[in-house]
Amino acid sequence: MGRVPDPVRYAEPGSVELTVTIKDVARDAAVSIATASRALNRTDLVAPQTRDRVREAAARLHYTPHGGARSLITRRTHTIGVLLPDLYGEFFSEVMRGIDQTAQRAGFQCIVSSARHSGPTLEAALRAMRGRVDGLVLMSPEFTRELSTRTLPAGFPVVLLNCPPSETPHDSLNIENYDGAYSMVRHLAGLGHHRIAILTGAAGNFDAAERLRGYRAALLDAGLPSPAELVVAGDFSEAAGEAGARQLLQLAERPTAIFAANDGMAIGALLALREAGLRVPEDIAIGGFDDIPMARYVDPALTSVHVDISALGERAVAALLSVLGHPARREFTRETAATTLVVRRSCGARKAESVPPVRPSAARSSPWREVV
Amino acid sequence: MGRVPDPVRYAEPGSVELTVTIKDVARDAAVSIATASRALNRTDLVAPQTRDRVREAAARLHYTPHGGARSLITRRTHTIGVLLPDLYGEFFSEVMRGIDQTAQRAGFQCIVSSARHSGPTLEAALRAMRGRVDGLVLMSPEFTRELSTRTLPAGFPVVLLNCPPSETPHDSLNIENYDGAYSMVRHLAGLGHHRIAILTGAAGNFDAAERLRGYRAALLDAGLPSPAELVVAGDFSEAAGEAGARQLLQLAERPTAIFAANDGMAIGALLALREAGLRVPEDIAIGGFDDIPMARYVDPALTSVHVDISALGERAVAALLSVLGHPARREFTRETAATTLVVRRSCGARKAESVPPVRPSAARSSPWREVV
DNA sequence: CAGAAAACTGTAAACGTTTACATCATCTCG
DNA sequence: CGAGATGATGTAAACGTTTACAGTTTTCTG
Repeated sequence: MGRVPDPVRYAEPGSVELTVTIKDVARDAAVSIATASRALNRTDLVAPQTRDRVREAAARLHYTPHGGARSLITRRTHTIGVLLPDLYGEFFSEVMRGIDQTAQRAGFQCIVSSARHSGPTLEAALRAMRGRVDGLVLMSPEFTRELSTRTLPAGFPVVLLNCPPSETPHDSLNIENYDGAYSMVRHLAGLGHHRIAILTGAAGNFDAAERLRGYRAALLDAGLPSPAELVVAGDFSEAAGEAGARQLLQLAERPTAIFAANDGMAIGALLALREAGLRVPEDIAIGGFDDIPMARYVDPALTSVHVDISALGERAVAALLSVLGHPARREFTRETAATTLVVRRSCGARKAESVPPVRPSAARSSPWREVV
Repeated sequence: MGRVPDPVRYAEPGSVELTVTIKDVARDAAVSIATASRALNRTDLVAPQTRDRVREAAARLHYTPHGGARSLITRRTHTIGVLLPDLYGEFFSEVMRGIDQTAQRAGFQCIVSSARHSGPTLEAALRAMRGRVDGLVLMSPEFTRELSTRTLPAGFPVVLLNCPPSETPHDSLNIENYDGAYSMVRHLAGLGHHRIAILTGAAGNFDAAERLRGYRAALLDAGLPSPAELVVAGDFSEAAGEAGARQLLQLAERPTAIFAANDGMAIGALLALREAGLRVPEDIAIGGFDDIPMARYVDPALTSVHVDISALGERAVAALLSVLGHPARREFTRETAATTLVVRRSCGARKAESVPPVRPSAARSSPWREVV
């Protein structure tokens, strides 16, 4: 086990030579490289017997076409770029899973890059991807239109995920943040809570802002006051949830319910409350947002606003692929992922049951609302 | 908001033209493309005044070099391929975070692809990456040597992450699975438990096998029996943990402690026990493995075998980059990531405290053990 | 059997870069 | 003043593919 391998460089028996090009295959099969190429791709243009000869040679030499070279001429990379604001936590991991899965199914690869995309970093990321990707899935709740037109090449296929809406000429995909938050807070109010606090997402974050807006609207509609002290700033991290909950507990009159703008913060809050010796939901109710897989498993199980997270990634890629298929098409779709309130123990509702969405009006069969 | 954008294709004012090549820049600056290239890269070979002219032109035209074309000639893609068995859960997401972060810091991109890598899929993934990546981080607990030599081009830079050890000529990086599991089970035994069950990882998975081995060894050393009924097969998923725990509860004589081979299963088990009305740790103790971030947050907080997960990704990339730097070097390093038992409430130890590792003998300053 | 069509294959250009080499001024120095 | 050095730039080849076009052979048709 601890043996030091032979430091001499050697090609293992039966192992694969590093740089065998189509030229080698052609030579080996005694044909021109054009024929070799054809034999390997458009199989119908070449005599069956040469085709087999070429293929056999390719297999024997372990030939693998050089993707970079190929895409240089075909102008297709079969790769999509994925720009995420972060990679931490279950939310992004789920989105990424949906993205990768869908891309792979369509024979595409993913180049992923995570960064809080302010102007220069975004531009750098884009530069690095030029010529390597056919299109982009860009998730950036801090994205602005100004940024968009300045850095995205016109006509470059991009799907905006969770970006603030703008008139930017791209497809976009958003979560029903406002409605989701609204229904959660309405639910809490319906349970008799009068002091409902919120742990918000980061300032400048679009999702965060929308959820806050939903919270405010629900309070207003329920006739509840909305004192500033009940709005505490967070950043979507567990730590922020922990800290935020602690802060709320120090209030002279503490809230009876907390709406955390995402599950991560809700879980952090749960910990803080537990450490403070408070029982959830008896002493204080908690609701989250996103319904990450872990929400089911924490104790008490977390009431949350369900979002089909991996489907978000799937849809984004699907939209992108559709653009790639019809590059001329210049109508932009705007999809919104519907949310559902899923009631578990943490909010203290008598029985856990799924509540109908805020506006059951539109009897939609799909959870996706298209606004063209 | 719901407005339908103008379907006519138009270049937005100030927006970026799609395909501006170095040729355009050269023409605009009235120089040859060679000079343009030099002006943009090796700035010293060109007169300052032309350099500025070229750069100004490039900026004005929003020129971005075509990565594919560039790497065709330079034979450098500044991209690494990442093959993961899966993307689900915090473990992979953390690894990925470490990978992406380190790669980005070194100016590298990541192409990620997740798949349970049996022979043909692995080969397909590799084919798709040929000519697009400079090297590979391959995480595949089901990897075999046979697969390696047959599909990996000889001399192609690869770092094996969590792969079964073999004489394959590549750097490799593993978790101290055996020791970690051993120390956990020893700890449980030390707390007085005599019937300690294990929820194992998937069959054929190297990490799973090693952890099972550690479990068995610890039981043996503690003089405890190891009845087959206490070994229940899982697959690292929460659902498996849930199901496994239920199965254990049906035993005539139920275990007093459960060691789950990863935190995901431990968390699933927690849920099952809770639903069965059992208290953790009073009625039954639980320990996990990996110490994913969430371990702190569940209730009771999870005793686990700590692994610096994102560091795993970091180290893998670091190793790969070092290979890329010295392609001729043909000694292969084998690193092992040390683990630490972190005691929290779920195991029922009186006070939560960090226990020394199994073999404190080697007073290592770094948690990384190098076996050359 | 001539001619046309079809089937197959080869030649060469193209994709967007980088870079070895050649060229041509301009300078330096004896 | 001329030779050599220096510095700036251009020409062209190369990277590994695909594919338009042209060429050659075979097959078909009347």
